[in-house]
Amino acid sequence: MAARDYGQYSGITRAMELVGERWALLIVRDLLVGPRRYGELGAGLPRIPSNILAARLKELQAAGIIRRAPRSRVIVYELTPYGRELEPVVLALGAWGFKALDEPREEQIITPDSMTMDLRTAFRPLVAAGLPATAYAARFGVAELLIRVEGGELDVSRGDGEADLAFAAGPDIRRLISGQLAPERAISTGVVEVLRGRGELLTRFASTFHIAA
Amino acid sequence: MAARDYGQYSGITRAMELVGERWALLIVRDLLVGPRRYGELGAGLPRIPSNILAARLKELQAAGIIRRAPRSRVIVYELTPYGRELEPVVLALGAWGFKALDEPREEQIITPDSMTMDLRTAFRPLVAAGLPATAYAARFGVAELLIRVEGGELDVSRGDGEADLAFAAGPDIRRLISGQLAPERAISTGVVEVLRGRGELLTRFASTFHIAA
DNA sequence: CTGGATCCTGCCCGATACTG
DNA sequence: CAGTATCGGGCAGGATCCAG
Repeated sequence: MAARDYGQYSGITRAMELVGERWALLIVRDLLVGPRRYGELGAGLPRIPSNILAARLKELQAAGIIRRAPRSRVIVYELTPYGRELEPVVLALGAWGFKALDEPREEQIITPDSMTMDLRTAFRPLVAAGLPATAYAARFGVAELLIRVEGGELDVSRGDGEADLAFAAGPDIRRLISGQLAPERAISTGVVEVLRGRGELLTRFASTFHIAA
Repeated sequence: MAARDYGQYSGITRAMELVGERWALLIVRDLLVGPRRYGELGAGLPRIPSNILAARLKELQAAGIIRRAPRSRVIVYELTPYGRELEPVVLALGAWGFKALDEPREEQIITPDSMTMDLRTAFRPLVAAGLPATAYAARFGVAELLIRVEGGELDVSRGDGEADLAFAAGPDIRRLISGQLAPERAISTGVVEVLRGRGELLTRFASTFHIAA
């Protein structure tokens, strides 16, 4: 399990030894959404080699970050309490990296779990607390998410459902979240396509989910 | 400069592409303390191959995270504003990794910059704001630091100086910071050796710098 | 079919030597 | 002091194979 060490005795080097190798933090990110099976993890991490996934899972397990849990005849991987403490790290990295996003490359996809964590990154609880409960059904590429905001709490689940506003959007949704694109213009330019419900609720969405550029 | 990408369009994957490679975040960590020359960075990162350091510096520069700055005939590397925004990430990683520290391995060292960032990680501004201004001169291995706390602000600089308390400590200092070791016992067991000043100020130090286990 | 393990290939990392 | 050049080894990456 021991990744090559950095020859230094410090908190950050220790962290890098535990989760610093390629793919490790992305596995943690997906597990922050919920327990996942081996195949689900592989599907959520495009083109991760199967042996690398297996190796990372073993290392993360040996480090006490994740554990294997039998769930009714199938095995799922889930975070330990210590692994769950990585959430601030993942959110901070996500917020920082979000600002460096530009046009997506051809092969880049959006997965439900990655989008869920991006939404958690951009979520502003204090703003949300002052708004009425709202449910959004959003489709980003192939990822369909049901987003419920209520009383400063955020809940994101996969799939469709009853919502005050249903919309589909491409990667340019990031410009809405960063404030570079006004909600009305997002709709009029086709960046966001309203499928059902009240389109003006997109303004509420944009104030609830925001990362300053 | 493009690190191998992850085939995914999300904030976290973007961050991993920019600073996810080995050594990158440690370079950022040291530059968070202050601008550093090439040789200083190499000295602060034990056993980093010279070519890897050169490659990382170029990549970080291309990503807009650091810049080369000529300073009176010598070249130093410093963070750009965007690079400085990585501070929350580094602190979060440091706090998380700190809890996983155990006994140091033989070859592990403590550098002034790594210790400075560890102290920043453990610093509790709210607690410090309620305490009188205090200066500590601390020696951790070969790293000598002058730690000044005043009005909820922390300032760490290299070298010795006038201080209310001067002490030397080994890696077991982490047990003081995590609260597993009482200040009096730290002194009586020799984990912390008081060199000058009032030993009872170590209690104040322990309440100012704390990471819960 | 899911959950892996086992090859091979190639590239990046690591160590050292070398240069302006 | 600030890098570049070179080379060997070890992970990463992709495909294939095996077990329940």
